[in-house]
Amino acid sequence: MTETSPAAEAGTGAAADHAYRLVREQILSGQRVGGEWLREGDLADHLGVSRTPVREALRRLTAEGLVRYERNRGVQVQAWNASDLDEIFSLRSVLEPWGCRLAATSGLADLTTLDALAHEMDACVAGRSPDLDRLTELNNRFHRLVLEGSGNSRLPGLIASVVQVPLVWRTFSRYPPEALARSLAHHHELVAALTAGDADWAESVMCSHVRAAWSSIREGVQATS
Amino acid sequence: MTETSPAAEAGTGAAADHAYRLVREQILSGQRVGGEWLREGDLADHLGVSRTPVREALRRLTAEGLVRYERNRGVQVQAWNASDLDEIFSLRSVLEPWGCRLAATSGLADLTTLDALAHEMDACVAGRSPDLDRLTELNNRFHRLVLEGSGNSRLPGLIASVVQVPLVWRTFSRYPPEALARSLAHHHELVAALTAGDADWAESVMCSHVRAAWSSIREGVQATS
DNA sequence: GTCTCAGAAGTTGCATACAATTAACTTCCG
DNA sequence: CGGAAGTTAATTGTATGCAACTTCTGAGAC
Repeated sequence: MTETSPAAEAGTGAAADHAYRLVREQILSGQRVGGEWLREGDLADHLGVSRTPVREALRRLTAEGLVRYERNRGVQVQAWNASDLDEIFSLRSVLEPWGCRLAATSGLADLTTLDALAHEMDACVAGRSPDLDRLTELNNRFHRLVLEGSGNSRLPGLIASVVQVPLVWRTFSRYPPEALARSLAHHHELVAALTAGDADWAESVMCSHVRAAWSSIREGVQATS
Repeated sequence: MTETSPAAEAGTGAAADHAYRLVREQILSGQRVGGEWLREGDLADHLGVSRTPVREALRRLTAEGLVRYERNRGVQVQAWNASDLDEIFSLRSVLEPWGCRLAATSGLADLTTLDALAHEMDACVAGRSPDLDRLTELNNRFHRLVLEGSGNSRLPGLIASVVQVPLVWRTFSRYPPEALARSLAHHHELVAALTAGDADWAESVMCSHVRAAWSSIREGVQATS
């Protein structure tokens, strides 16, 4: 993210951007429960801006599927369930391995940064208090970077549009330790496969990676529901 | 289309919806050239509404990737080229066969309607003056219906979001007659494969279908550029 | 002739006011 | 007591006005 480096000029503009980021963060952090109504007036007051930029933010969130919009009634936070998770991981298990395959032979993958990210993620869980938020952030960057190496400029955004599900954000907290270790190992193996330019290997590792995550999360959801 | 708008739920008010549909149609029909700036004031005057709903429509088109937005500068019609087509068909050739495979065994596919659509498309090109616009419309519905049978509710929208490229709208006009006939035959074969519940067959036919279309369009684009 | 820098024009971003629609409540009738 | 219609409150949709930003133009200096 951090597209249009935001806080550059705090003085003007970016009211809509500000509103967008705040509401998005509230939804992804679970602060806003699924089904909750988001009133334009309340958000505007709380942000100290008018309804106009708030409406813009809500429309953007609607397009991204984080909220549900009903004409003349407003927007409410999208509610997710286990079948949504299945749909998403089902899609990922097709698209990500495919993108990874392309990245293996395109020569576009930023292997240096990928390797660095893999090591940073190791460090995140090395200490006694693992920084899971940072791990999530790094993991997202890792996956996006792989997909950007596919040479298909639409692929990263396409996957990002379905991965933005609240549960996924808190994903690593549900991982059992051995699953976490396996996931981190996958990242390193992925870098190795990409470095070797072995498309089959790369595709295979990513497929394992996604399906392992799917399994871990499914169990985590079942356990808490 | 003009039925109780399916976009009504995901859409906006009446004026905003009107503006959205108009500008979208203008872009997809090629009336608005790629790179052309779309001024809020002009569109508002032309539509007889204020800038507010126009802005909303433009934001929606931005989210769909049909226009490009620059802060404090406005929006301009997205410009497409051959590599965009390659990216799109590359994605389709992965996702659509996969969705088709799922539809073959899910039992959710509306085989009756699919068969009817396939025959309607035949009728479109049977006469001396083929109705290519109607053919395009029916073809879109056919593909969407197949994907809706996959059981993955996100898949149809995901593919729709990348297929919305102007060139694709005028696609059949570039088809040589034999390619057109082959495409229509694919539809019938697809229905047969889905009816048989043969996942491999269905996936394979859809793969052929997409790649044949890719080839036809690539040649058509090369010939005209 | 070219570069720089005011100044003006045009466009977008936001705030406010009003209209339209929806939901809730009260009241009246059976 | 139950139900229905009218009315009121709350919320969204649209219009308008103003401020901020960008771009273009043109005069002046080198």
